[in-house]
Amino acid sequence: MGKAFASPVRLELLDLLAQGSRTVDELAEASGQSTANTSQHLQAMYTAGLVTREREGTRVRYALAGEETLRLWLALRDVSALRLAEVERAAREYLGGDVEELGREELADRLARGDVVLIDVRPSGEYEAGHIDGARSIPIDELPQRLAELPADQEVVAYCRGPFCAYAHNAVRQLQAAGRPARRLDIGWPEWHLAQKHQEPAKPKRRRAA
Amino acid sequence: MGKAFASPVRLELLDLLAQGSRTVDELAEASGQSTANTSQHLQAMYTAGLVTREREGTRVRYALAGEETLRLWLALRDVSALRLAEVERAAREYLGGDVEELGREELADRLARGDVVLIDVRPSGEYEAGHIDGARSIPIDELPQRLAELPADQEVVAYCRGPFCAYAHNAVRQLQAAGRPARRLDIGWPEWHLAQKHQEPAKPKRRRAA
DNA sequence: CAAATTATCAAGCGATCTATTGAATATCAA
DNA sequence: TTGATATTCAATAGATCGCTTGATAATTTG
Repeated sequence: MGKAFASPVRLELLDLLAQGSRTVDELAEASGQSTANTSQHLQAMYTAGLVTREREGTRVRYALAGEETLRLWLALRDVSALRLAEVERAAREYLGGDVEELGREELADRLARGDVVLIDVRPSGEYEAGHIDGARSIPIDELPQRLAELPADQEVVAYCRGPFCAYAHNAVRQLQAAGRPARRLDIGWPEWHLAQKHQEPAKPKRRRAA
Repeated sequence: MGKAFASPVRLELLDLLAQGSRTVDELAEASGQSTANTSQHLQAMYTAGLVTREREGTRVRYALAGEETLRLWLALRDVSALRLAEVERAAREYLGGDVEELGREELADRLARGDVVLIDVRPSGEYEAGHIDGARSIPIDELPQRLAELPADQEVVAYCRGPFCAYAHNAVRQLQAAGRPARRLDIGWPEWHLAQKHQEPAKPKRRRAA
């Protein structure tokens, strides 16, 4: 399993899978690798127990193997950023200057009060695979054309794949350039998802009448 | 950092360091590797940010780089055991049959009530580097000769390096063979240490009068 | 059944990793 | 300074890894 974390390509695949399951083709496309190479790496991760796979007709869909695996990947990523100055530095440079942020709990409060507009600026496929309750999907590419959709009287909060993804940063900059108050959620969908799961574990599925 | 986890030798070194800091020589001895090889692996982990080092006269002492690093290593170990049947199987075979256990909370209660004898069966150096409050050190090698030290009217609890370390299993078997009630703590010193740290974070160092 | 699509397999070459060996360096003690 | 100890460095050979290429297998569609 340790070896599975030893290749940049595999880490990129893991990071993509953190947003939701994908087929080999989609992963190859998204990571810029050949199909064969992608398949090989996925198989390596499969035998390492990091991902699961399942046939869907002519394609094969891979997914992270459970919540612990996602947690492990995020932990590796965060400890790296914490202990390796060069990772921190690279992240800063890639993301550009800081942008106003808010945390998970504050967002939860604001959502409960309903006085915020939450937008998910990831590609729409990732939104469909799972998103924060109450968010609307506006992929970063479409944001310029869709500014008008956003009510002018509320603050806008944008989120994306995670703290090292540039989408939300870009979105906030665009929104602010357009004169709108906007902030960025300091975590992404996977982190939110994990946190919610653990916060309300006492919510058993209620069985509906048949 | 991912690559640092990709070598069995490095994982063994990490596991040793989880018990406390060590010099290159001690690690080479304990892992059965040459000094040069051990040094190289340690340097790899150093540049990966997993360990810190500090000179002590003619020797160099390495240690895990912070609590997050320990947590990450334990997480990798546990997820491996969880997702890879062969790891589980190997562990079972290595440890032999099950032995009666108790958990962290139960031990904490019993310690508070004072009706249990807790023994640390790791090598004495590891005990000195850090141990559970209230434990006495009886390295597994010395247990046969020192059975008489243990009061006969209390249950004995043994712990060691962790859930994949055989010392505590052996100790419990020896004790039970000698007709004494005994159980094994289901975690080791590193896990206990982390758990305690997080449980009572509201205990600031009180400054003593000079 | 044939064609098309998606994924896996197999072979090969260059790059990287691992452990060994022997030399070099740093620190301490005499 | 010299000698002893502990660690690191440098070079090397063998093993493993990573990506490419082209063929093969599994499934769906016509």
